Amino acid sequence: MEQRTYNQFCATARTLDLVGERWTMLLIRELLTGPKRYGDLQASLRGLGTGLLAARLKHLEREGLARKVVLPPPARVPAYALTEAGEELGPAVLALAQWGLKWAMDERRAGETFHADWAVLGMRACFVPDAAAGLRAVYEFHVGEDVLHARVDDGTLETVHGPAQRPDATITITEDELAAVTSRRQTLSGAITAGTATVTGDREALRRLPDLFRLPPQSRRVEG
Amino acid sequence: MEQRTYNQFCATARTLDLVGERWTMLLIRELLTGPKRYGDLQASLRGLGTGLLAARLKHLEREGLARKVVLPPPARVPAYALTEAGEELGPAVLALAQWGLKWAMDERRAGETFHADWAVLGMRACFVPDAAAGLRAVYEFHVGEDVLHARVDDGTLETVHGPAQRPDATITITEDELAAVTSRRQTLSGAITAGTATVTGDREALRRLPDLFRLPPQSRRVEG
DNA sequence: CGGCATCCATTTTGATACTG
DNA sequence: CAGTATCAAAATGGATGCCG
Repeated sequence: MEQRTYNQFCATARTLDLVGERWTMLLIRELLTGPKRYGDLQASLRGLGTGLLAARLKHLEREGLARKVVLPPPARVPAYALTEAGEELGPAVLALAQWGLKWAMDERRAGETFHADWAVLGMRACFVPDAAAGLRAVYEFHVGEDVLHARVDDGTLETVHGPAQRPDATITITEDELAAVTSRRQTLSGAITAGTATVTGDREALRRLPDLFRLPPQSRRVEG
Repeated sequence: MEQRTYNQFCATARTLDLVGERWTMLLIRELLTGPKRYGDLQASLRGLGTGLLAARLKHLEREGLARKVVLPPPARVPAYALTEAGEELGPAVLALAQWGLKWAMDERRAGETFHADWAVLGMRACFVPDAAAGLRAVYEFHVGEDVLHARVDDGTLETVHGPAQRPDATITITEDELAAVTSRRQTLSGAITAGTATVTGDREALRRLPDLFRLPPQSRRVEG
């Protein structure tokens, strides 16, 4: 079974030959927030059967976009991580996310799954470097079962799954409320004042948090 | 027959629900260099059957990403163009192209088709705004049968299919030679001095041309 | 738990013939 | 030209089952 290709000498088409198949980009999205175990990938991607997941992972390995790793002690369990080439697909995934935030994120629909990791990618997509000038802070987010953190350092942002070593501030919010923020039904500041999100830690870091991320104005796709 | 969806409340997944199917991104790539006729799309995308092309176009129309237009006189023929939402997928396509230029554009392979339009998209992908500071020039490219032009205006670049009204400079190059530049076997300057590309027009505009575009260093995808 | 193999019902696709 | 209609060949999804 040889691999399907567009057979075009074109950078876009060559890239899509590698990552354009169904689920592949979403697998990369998962790995962009840190290494993940086989089972966790399966759990995150409802509808992707175990057979196809294994095939996709093997494909990504063969093409040098991902690799199998062993998580550092004390975990020592196997997982998948992106290679350098895979990491560099980040901008492409973020560009898709940015477009989606503006043109496709209306109300959460019935049956749609949601994971905190995805919101974290969304944060990367609407991060405003200028608003983070001179700021150095680590935020830890608790969303349902999930913990993740964002490290801001003077115009740069790094968001990773898992807890931080020494967070400056901690934000706790429910999945539903975070989804509401993503679809603009709520703002982060609004959730905090409404009490549906609770924050602790460095006041200065928390004060600047809402400015760090700017969701694009929502637009409707119509005849243009 | 309802549309397949990832069923995820995630900007990336929502976007892929709309444009993640096979051929869709390539259709958008085609339209990013200007409106195209049904037959031209079919000719550019070898392997895409007429049935699927019609279905994809209808899908893009229904979702507000493309629309049917009538080309201005004296043409007056039907064609497809992007809507505002469709145009804004440009950054995502360019991000894919940028990645491909670095990680996937080795030698042109046997059987791969090639169109000047694609190289033009590649130009957008490696345009260096700083190198165009204070420059205002229109370049017209002749590649085989195709004609297209690039309008540079102080840090901005617009590349479109078709001839320019009043080009400052004209570059003529064969498809093969342009492909060689894309895969780094040749440089634009090299092709000019070698005589495989010929240029005419404003000397200053031509002098600055090679600096306007910087191909990223080619990398090999391996275990990282 | 991780991961591959198998079986089978549905969709998608690719290629071509056909029509206004 | 611009599309429809049709049919065969993949690809997908879902359910298990198995093995280290």
